[in-house]
Amino acid sequence: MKPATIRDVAERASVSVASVSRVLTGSGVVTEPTRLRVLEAVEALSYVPHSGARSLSTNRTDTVGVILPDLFGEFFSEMIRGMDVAARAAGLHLIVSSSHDDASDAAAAIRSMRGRVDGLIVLSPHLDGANLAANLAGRLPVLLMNGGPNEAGRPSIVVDNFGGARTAVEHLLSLGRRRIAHIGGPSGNPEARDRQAGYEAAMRDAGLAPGVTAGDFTQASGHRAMRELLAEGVRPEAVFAGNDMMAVGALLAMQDAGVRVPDDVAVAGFDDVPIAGLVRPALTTMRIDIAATGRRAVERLVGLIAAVSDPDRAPADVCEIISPRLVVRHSSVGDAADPASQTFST
Amino acid sequence: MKPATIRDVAERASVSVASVSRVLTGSGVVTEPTRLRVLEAVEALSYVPHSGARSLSTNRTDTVGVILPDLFGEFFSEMIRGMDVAARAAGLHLIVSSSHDDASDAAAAIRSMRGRVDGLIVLSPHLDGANLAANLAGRLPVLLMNGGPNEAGRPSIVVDNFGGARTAVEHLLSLGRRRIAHIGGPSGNPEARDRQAGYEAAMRDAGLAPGVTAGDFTQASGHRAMRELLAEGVRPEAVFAGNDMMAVGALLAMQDAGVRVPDDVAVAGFDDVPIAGLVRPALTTMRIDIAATGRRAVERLVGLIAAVSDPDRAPADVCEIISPRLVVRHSSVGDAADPASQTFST
DNA sequence: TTATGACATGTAACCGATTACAGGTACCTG
DNA sequence: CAGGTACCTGTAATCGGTTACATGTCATAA
Repeated sequence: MKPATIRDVAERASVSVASVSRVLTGSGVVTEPTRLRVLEAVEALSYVPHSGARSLSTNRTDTVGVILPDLFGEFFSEMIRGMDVAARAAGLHLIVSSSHDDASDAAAAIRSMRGRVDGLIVLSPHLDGANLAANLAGRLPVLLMNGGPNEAGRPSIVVDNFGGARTAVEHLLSLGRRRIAHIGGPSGNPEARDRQAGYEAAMRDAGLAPGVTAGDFTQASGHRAMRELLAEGVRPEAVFAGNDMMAVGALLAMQDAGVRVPDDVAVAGFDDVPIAGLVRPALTTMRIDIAATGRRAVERLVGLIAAVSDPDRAPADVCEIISPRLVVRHSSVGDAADPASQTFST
Repeated sequence: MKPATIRDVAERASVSVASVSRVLTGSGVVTEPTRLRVLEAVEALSYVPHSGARSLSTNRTDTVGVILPDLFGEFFSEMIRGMDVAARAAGLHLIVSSSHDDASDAAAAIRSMRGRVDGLIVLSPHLDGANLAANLAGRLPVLLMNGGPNEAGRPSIVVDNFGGARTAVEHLLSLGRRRIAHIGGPSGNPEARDRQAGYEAAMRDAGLAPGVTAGDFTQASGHRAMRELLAEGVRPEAVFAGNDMMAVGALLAMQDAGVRVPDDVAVAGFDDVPIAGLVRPALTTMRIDIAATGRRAVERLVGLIAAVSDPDRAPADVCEIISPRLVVRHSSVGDAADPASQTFST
């Protein structure tokens, strides 16, 4: 049995297709009796409008796309949760595309989405402005969240990675630690670059020499980097890792090596992923409210989409900056940490 | 400037729309010169077929939907990663809908997807067969992964929760532990129910009395449940938690209480989420290869979709069972664990 | 009583693809 | 050289909605 069409509904309700459409879209006026007859027929035939046909005449898809990089962990599932909530509130669907290792991969994902979404949120760090421009058709609204430089002045949401890193390092400095090492993120990643720059700035301002060991944002790379640091002649007094996963790796490496945290080495990370509060000692880190950021992203994209048809009220704020907040836990201050920020509340 | 249509392309390439369509869809034959002219025009106009129009005439959307429950953690992001890989390989897009707290919520999500997807993967445990039947239009292929009973005999992928739980408990028994407590998942969750049943069966087979403390799959609930267990008169010799997150909570509760794991109490979880290998002691658990399961799900759904237009080759296997594998780590056997299964490889 | 709105409803054009079928061309064969 | 064949290409119907505009109805006012 083929699915019912609007004409079937019209026939059953003894009205025209126009009235059915008016009832279903909420546009135009219909009398209450007609409305009820239409709804009854819709119910009886379990009619669902053909979204393709609708998008053909309205030129809208009620769908937004999200381009994610190839990353593990809870960060992106949290982000999607937030986006989903906002999308549903706005009556939008979410198409996701993840696992993009490089720019061409991500560009292909964008191309394949053209025409099936009303707007795009790009989190993949592999895409720069030039790449985007080349792969976007016409006036598709795009919200950038890839942390990269934003020459084109596109609407974006960025985390203050530089300032956050600086805050984290200053916290470690305030504890009296001088030899502070940094475990950096993947080369080429803009967020990793900014966090490293923040670290270096804070160190230089304190008259100290920065020292960076390479990592790639994975927990394993943090473990490896920490082993290298411990193998060197002088043990650092503190470690600031480019993200929480690497910080966790460093914690475990020290645990395996019998180094005490924070007594011997204080540790701080970045992101405040859920696991940060679950390791022991709990990890001092820079918190980003991930789900809230995802919600905000969709809300802004909705604004951008609305602005396409109504350029008058184009949103004024172009680049929005999220400032991470320092969360002090045991990994930097030991038992002196505020118990409320430890782990979770039971 | 409006986006180019197939007619614009046809005009520029001096061919008919039919030829353009033939080139783009790969159906039918065209001479090489025409093909090149069309491709040149497509490129020049940066033409993208209107997906809605296409779906209107082909009655396909090249999109599959995924209904997720409201769960935190890495489990679902891993699952989506796997699905995304398989979907892209099959030329499909992925619409996700998460954060469904109850059946009506999830049912609404399903209804809103009707007409915009070619098939559906349902992971939300709040939907049973009756619910599904009521909310599905016509012959939309559905793959169930909600772990529930499957009266309707719908195609599904289920984890052997009963057998897995039994294996985990038998492992603890083999270590000589007798008083083994269980921290159960949320009531009403089919997977939690089966895991508890597996635990109870293993205990009874060993002539032991089962004892269940309630949890809800969150790490906090595991912490709470463990505190309750420790507060009781007789401390258990081992704890089998309904999932890894609760096991991690239990680990931390014991660490906070000065109880040694596994010396005093051995611990086992279920799922093998990435964090399981990162806590100390590393967690013994039942491994499900999450990403691979997601890939497999999409592959099977693709088969179901193909079977709609070609009922002859309807897939024979209806219900597929994933058997979790025991991964022994320090939380149950201490230093006797195989080093290769600890944490991660560096 | 009839003109005049106001308002509910219907008719049909349109959105942009796909594709069955018709038509045209060139080549081959008897 | 006529007729057939094979193959490429174009025309136009079709998918299922939305919506501008036309039409019909009824109450009100002159």
